[in-house]
Amino acid sequence: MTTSKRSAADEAADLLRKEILTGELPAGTMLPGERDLSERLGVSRLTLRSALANLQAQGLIEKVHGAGNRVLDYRESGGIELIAHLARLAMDGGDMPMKLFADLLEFRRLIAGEVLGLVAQRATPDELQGLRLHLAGMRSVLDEPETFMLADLQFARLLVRAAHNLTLELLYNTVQRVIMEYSELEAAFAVNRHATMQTYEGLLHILEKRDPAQLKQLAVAALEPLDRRTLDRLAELARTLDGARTPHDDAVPSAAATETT
Amino acid sequence: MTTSKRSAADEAADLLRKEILTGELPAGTMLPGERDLSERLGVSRLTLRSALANLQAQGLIEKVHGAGNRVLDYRESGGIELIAHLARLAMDGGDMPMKLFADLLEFRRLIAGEVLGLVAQRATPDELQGLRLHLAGMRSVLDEPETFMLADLQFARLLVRAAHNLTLELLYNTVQRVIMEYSELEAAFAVNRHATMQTYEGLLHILEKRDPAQLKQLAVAALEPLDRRTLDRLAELARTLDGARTPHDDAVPSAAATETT
DNA sequence: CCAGTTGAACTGGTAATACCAATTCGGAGC
DNA sequence: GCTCCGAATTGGTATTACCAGTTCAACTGG
Repeated sequence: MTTSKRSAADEAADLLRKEILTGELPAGTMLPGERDLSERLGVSRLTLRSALANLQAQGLIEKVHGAGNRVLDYRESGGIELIAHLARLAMDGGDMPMKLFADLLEFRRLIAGEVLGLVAQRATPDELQGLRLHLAGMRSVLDEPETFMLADLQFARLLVRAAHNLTLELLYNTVQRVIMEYSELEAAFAVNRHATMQTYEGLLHILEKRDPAQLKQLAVAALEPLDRRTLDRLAELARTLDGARTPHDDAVPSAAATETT
Repeated sequence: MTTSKRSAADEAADLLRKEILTGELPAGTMLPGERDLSERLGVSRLTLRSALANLQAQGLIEKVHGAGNRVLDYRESGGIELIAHLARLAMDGGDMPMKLFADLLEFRRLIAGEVLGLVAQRATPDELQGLRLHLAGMRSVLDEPETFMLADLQFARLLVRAAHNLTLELLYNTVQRVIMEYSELEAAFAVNRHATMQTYEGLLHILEKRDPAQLKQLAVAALEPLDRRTLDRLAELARTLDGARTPHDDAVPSAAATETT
């Protein structure tokens, strides 16, 4: 859609990444030479190299000129982008990685708390006003799921920007890409819109008091039920997918799981 | 050193990245075709493509098959890995990006607070014992800068791992790579070792009380002076580099800035 | 017999070329 | 004026050849 996914290089990278993350290629393993490996995977050496560069960028392998490609321990050197791939693998493998999602949501919650604390300290009146206006806009598109979701992301971005910390802003980009990379997850993360609106409006209300210390607690407390709901939805999605995979009875259409009403 | 830096592809990527981050290639710009561009940069199209893949992975450009490569707004789509490059560019440009470093340290401090909070909740007795032992080991190598630094990083890893959140663990990998990518920064971040030891021992002491709420405040408070010292050191390093660049008077040897005693 | 050196046979890195696939855009035809 | 089609341009892939480090075993000199 947005980007031209599913290139040969991407597929090769996915395949190798899978074998690394599942442990079929344990850390320390030396991969076959690029010439051999490219032949086995049925792609040109060039394409294979593109895939390997991808894995290297994610901290999964280490390229040593003259020696070969060594598999690394992703827990020690893997970048945060791997979260999406780990989730994907676990889902394809049959079991929903609830612990993984719980970690991710917890992470988001903690970061959100810190971000809100900074916003309370540093947001300019203009920025606060912008947040208010944006929330009003969101309320007006409550019955348009796609539009609302975009507005939701934009609200988060405005918040992060109001924290005046470039590191946090870039981190937000990274995490957002992780979530949006797979449409299934994206859908699962889009929970009840009315609840989202109420949560945000509550946050903004607290925010305007400009009490960072209290805010962090309240923010985390406010986001907690939202995360809980997301986890429930993911569990539900897991049952649906499981039903679709082993159709012992009439599985509900997968569309039902992505319904966000 | 560890990896085979300074490949043609990396240099091409650096050059383009620089032009993007400095605004010479504003967001929305369509890059010249790969054939043209590769010729201008004096590398083969293949190498150029490798560089472009790199930039794409960092969220700096968007590849559209049949159309071209579009420059994106790094503040909206750039990944957190860019921090290192931004810092590097600003330093090369002559002025030390103190705001950037301040952001990064603030970020680290906030994350550290959250991590410690989780550790206080979830660390097993074994993990706490491991932390104690590791600190003892660190104290025994206080007069070996390189060894101490490695042990320092390992201590941080043990902490993150004891938080039992894979997302945080992977994020730690990402951030660590950012810092280690440039040896100058690495040296600057290695501050006074005795102060580090004291801070860590204080943290562990607090940690064993297992009071998450109180811990976060104390942790941040404990790290704050450490960060302040790091900023001072960076400012010092900035003056040194500046002096070296425009030698209006006898600049102190750069070794003085990287001295970690 | 051992230590040291050298060089072939790996490895990854780069280049040049040709062709396929997707997009764009202008002109032919309606 | 609109639609549609095809040439031109773009990125994607494959093939081939060669360069540059690394390894390791055979060879040489002691």
